[in-house]
Amino acid sequence: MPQTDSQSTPIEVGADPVERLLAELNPEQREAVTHGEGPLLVLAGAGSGKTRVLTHRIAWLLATGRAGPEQVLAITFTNKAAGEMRGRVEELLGGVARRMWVMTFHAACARILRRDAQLLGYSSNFTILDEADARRMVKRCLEAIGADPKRFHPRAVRAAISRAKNALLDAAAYGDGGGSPFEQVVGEAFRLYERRMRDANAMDFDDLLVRTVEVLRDEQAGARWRRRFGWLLVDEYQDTNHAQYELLRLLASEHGNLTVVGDDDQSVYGFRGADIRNILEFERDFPAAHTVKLERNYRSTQTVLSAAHAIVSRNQGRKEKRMWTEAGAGEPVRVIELADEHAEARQIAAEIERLVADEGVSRDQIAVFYRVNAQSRVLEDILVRDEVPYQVIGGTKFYERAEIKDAIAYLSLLANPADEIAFGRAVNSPKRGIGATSQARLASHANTTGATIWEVAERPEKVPGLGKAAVKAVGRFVETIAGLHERAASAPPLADLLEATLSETSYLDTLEAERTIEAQGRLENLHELVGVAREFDAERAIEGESELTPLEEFLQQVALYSEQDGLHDEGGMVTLMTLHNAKGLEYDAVFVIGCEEGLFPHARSLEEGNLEEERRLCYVGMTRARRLLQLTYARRRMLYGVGEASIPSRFLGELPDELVEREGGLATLGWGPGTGPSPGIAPAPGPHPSYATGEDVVHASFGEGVVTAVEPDGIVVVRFAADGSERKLMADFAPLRRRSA
DNA sequence: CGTAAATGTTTTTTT
DNA sequence: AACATTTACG
Repeated sequence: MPQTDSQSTPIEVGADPVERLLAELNPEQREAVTHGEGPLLVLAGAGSGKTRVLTHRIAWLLATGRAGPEQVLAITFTNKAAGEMRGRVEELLGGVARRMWVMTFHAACARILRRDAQLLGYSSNFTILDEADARRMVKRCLEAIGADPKRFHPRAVRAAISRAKNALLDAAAYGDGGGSPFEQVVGEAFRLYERRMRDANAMDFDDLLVRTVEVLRDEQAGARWRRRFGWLLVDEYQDTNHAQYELLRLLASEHGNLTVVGDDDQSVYGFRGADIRNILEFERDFPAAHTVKLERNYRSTQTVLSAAHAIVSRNQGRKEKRMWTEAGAGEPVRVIELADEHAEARQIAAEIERLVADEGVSRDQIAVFYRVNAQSRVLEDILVRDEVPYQVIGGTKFYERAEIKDAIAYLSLLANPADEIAFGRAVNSPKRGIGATSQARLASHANTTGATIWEVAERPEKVPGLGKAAVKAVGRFVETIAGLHERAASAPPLADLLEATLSETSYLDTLEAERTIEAQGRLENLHELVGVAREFDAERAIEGESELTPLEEFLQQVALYSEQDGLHDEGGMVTLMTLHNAKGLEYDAVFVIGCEEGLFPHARSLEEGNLEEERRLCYVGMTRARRLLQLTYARRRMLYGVGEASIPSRFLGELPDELVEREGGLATLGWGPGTGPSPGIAPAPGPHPSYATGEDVVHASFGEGVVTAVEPDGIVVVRFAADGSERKLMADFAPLRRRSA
């Protein structure tokens, strides 16, 4: 039986390790941890100790001999979460934890595909494209099929393709059945996109999932992986999409040992294909499923929990959970009105300093959340001015900076010369006199001869129309890369390879010659990347086993890097991030800024009918707070270049008065001067008063009907006599009136 | 071919 | 307001 061999916890003489594992759990947690074979759904509310349940369950499976470490596949949302989970299991059981697969869906898929991609006609050194590259590829496909990129935005087309893939529709299936002009263009672009991706041996994020599903559907390979992973555990299950669901279903189809942990109230990734039905209908999809609800919260005060519940409980079709705590009521939630975003930022900065100075709160226990990244700037200005140390999570990402992408492109080219995206990026940065025209000539020659762009570049003199200077420049470029490629073959430390690459391609020299502050920053970023590589080299020296070369593994790690992975909790810094990035984290004090209609909830979400997802986002943000929670809104906000008067978020009106302390503009909450009642601020809680179920009503266009239900937010459901249809209407706005008897 | 200016576009959230 | 892409010019 495995032993706790490395931990500070003293091993009591005679204590049974399994008993010790269970001793620190509450009854519900224990029920989940000790569930035997078969599907298990853990509905884990915010702060209910779900990570603890997952880690202890894994440890329990291993310690009781039910599973061997190599049979465990545990899926987390970020790489950081994966590292932490592995670490905790290791704390409980020691080194055997090393051999488990604990990683994100995408990382696990990449690893499976590195082994089995040949089955699908890919070679195992395929490249992973990030969103920007994928969009560029879509754009090129649109140009190739002669679609006007003004009318058909690459972004929108890429999104449509992504949506299709997440639903496991391939290009052929998408194209069937005609559809709107947009859909036809998407279909055509989709087919070309898939062909080109395959030719380039490249995959986008969605492909990693889709192709893995294909592998698992292969009789032999599928059976191999099913046998390999006898135990599946998935965190944040509410954020899985259809492809991920199918992947799990296939893997679990024989043994059924699938544990999923999640909270339907925290499903906030619908926009990228996550399907909340996965969690809501788990018991239907896996009829043998056992369900455990974790409703005891170990994080927040009752006030925070009740306030958050008041908001999320307005959603329809959720699984009712009511979180409780023994922590006591604590401070009221503060709701504050400020004049504009600058005043808001000043208030936050001052309040942070007050918390630090007067209440002894540590800065790294304070976080500010906002809906969109653009909101961070004003706040950063003030924090810099007031010398409040802070870190921003997200925004312009390290790995999306031009110089970093260039460096990565060079490394990709060394790993996979056929990578035309990397080629296109590297070939003319720094400037080598191989501009758009020359590149187009290379590409079109590759296209007509069926060779890869690299093969074409190796014989530049054969490319029709390529100028003399360009031929020479391409020749020099190829020579440089070939030399580096040779060097890479001997598997030198990555940091050295990267440094050699940057200097031999003259990348560093060119930047240094610029002598601008900007170039200096870029050099620093590249220096940091070398540091990352060095760290990678050091870690890898310990780890060992892998089917990839170090270079390939590094590229993969970089490609699947997520923002939260870069989060550090040392350093005494306040943390700034979007509400989406906040999931899974917790802080003593939380500030949510920009609580205004149109911003939060975001106008686009409202347009697309995603109010409930916004409400869940609000729930997520609020429940990150242990004891202090402040929500602010500005009367005026300058966003995207124009200043406009704003209306307080409807979510603020949904907070029960007894839990809230309102400051500034108390009387005006919801009623700006002369603007009349604000639609967002319905009296809370309780249904809208104007209509009652069973009342007869008349609608200006649908005619006579009867109210069949009254929902929160002033929505009434009316069945109309004329056509028997049932419609949801906004009582305040719909041309609807009571029919007097 | 490269640079600079002009023009247009985009601003939800991300593995 | 900031950025990317396109266009015009040297």
